[in-house]
Amino acid sequence: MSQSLDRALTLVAALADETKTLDQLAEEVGVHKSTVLRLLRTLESHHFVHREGARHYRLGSALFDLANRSLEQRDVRRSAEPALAALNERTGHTVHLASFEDDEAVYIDKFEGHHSVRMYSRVGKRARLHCTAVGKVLVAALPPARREELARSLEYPVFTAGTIGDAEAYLAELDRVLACGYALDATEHEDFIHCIAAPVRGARGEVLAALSLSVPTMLLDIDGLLALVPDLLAAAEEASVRCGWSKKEQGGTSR
Amino acid sequence: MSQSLDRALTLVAALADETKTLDQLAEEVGVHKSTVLRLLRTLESHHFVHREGARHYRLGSALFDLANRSLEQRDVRRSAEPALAALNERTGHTVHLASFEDDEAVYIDKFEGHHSVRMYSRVGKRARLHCTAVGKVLVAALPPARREELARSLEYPVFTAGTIGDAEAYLAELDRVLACGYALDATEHEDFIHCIAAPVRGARGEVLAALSLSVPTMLLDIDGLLALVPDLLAAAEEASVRCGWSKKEQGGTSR
DNA sequence: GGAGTGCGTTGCATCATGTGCAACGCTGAT
DNA sequence: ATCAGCGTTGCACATGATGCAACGCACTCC
Repeated sequence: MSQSLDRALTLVAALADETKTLDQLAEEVGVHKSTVLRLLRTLESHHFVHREGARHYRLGSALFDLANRSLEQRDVRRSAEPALAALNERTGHTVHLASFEDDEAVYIDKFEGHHSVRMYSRVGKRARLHCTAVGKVLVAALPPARREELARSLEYPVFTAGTIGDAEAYLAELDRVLACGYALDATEHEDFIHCIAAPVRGARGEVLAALSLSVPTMLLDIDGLLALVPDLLAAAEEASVRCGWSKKEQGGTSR
Repeated sequence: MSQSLDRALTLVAALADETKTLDQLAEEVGVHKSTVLRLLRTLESHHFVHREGARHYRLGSALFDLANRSLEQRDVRRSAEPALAALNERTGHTVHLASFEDDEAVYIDKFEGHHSVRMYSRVGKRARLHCTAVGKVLVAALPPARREELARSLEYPVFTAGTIGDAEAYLAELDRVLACGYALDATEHEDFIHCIAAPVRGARGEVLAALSLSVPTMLLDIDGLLALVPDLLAAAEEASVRCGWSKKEQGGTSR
């Protein structure tokens, strides 16, 4: 809608991967370099980009500042944090908190596992919906109509032998998730990692986020992972309580 | 330089603290609401802001994504991480890594202390130059002329009884920092926290960042804190080595 | 050491784009 | 049923963003 802003945001995105020069940016975005220069100057004045030496631009400190201020403002994150920390402490494995936004799952918090083999991820990263435990939990929580619509509109890239490849299988899996109260990703995204996830609920029982535990297969086989489900559910419940959820009633499947 | 972009970035900043409605934003930035709406739409299409319900906007996931991708791209941060983690593990106290950017110190990494009394800070937060240990280390590392010019242009708000209040005292303190190889913040910013910091150097001996240890006074008195200096320096050296620094020669004060 | 190359920077003329306005319509409250 | 609050749309205007071409600085290659 706004051309200059659109271009500026594209510039910022282009700088995310590595520092670039003015000419590189101009070519990449397809805009005259004098225009790029002016946009960069404005971005720079707001600390969105930072000039490094004479000819390289990188992202600036405003990004970290805004991102973290915004994360702090998220009630789910703040409320769930102690539960994540405790789960991480108790199990020693990587713990994630993810929320559903714009039809995508986004990691909003993370505690690193204590082992040297670590899963690659980061706060802000978007997670696939069809092959991650958090994705399944979040989509399963949608009203049936939305869930089905979304499932049919997804792409199903295959990453491992276990990856779910089509909407039918995915919808069946979601039913299983609802029935069990937790989701499993049995090396469906990466061969050497499997995860379990459970929903964090708010006052009205609605799902606010998904809490997950990610474990390298070389540390724990599938049975070992499933043995952690009670710990996971306890942590998710603790987080839910802190978000205003009250255990009682809440009849039926959900909603 | 670019009006619309400038306004858009101001909008984003306004959303950092709390979610707001269109009208609130329009008034706050002093722009017609239809204009704000268009800017927000563009921001939304890039996931910079996210619409919550019908009438509230919050910052979106692109911020987290960009911020973290950019942090990962910082070589100092990546290289120094193991040293920070080890120092945090060994001492149990809060460890920060800060870099100098646009005449400000910015926290680029943080490991929380293990105790329940914690210092308030976050990655992306900017630290005062005159009353924090990291600030002193980073300013002390500037070439003398720049250092003096900067010291004279600073404001010196007083936060505690120990806060340095003018440029002369600050410059003297910086000399002390250079001589000792580390900086001390003896409750100069907050009454109940004191910190020590040391420089992390790159291949040519230049200061890339400052590494600090922050401890509540109720846990450790000043002597206890100073007893940690060797640990701090060892960690800073380890981080420096990983950044390409080689210990030998490097005669004189610095440079 | 002088010409050449690469890249950031500037002033300017053009008109596309962003802007404010006023009217509309939805939602929720009285 | 009426009203108020707030987001949304279409439109006409001119402001501000754009591309161009020329400039200048730093660094390199012959």
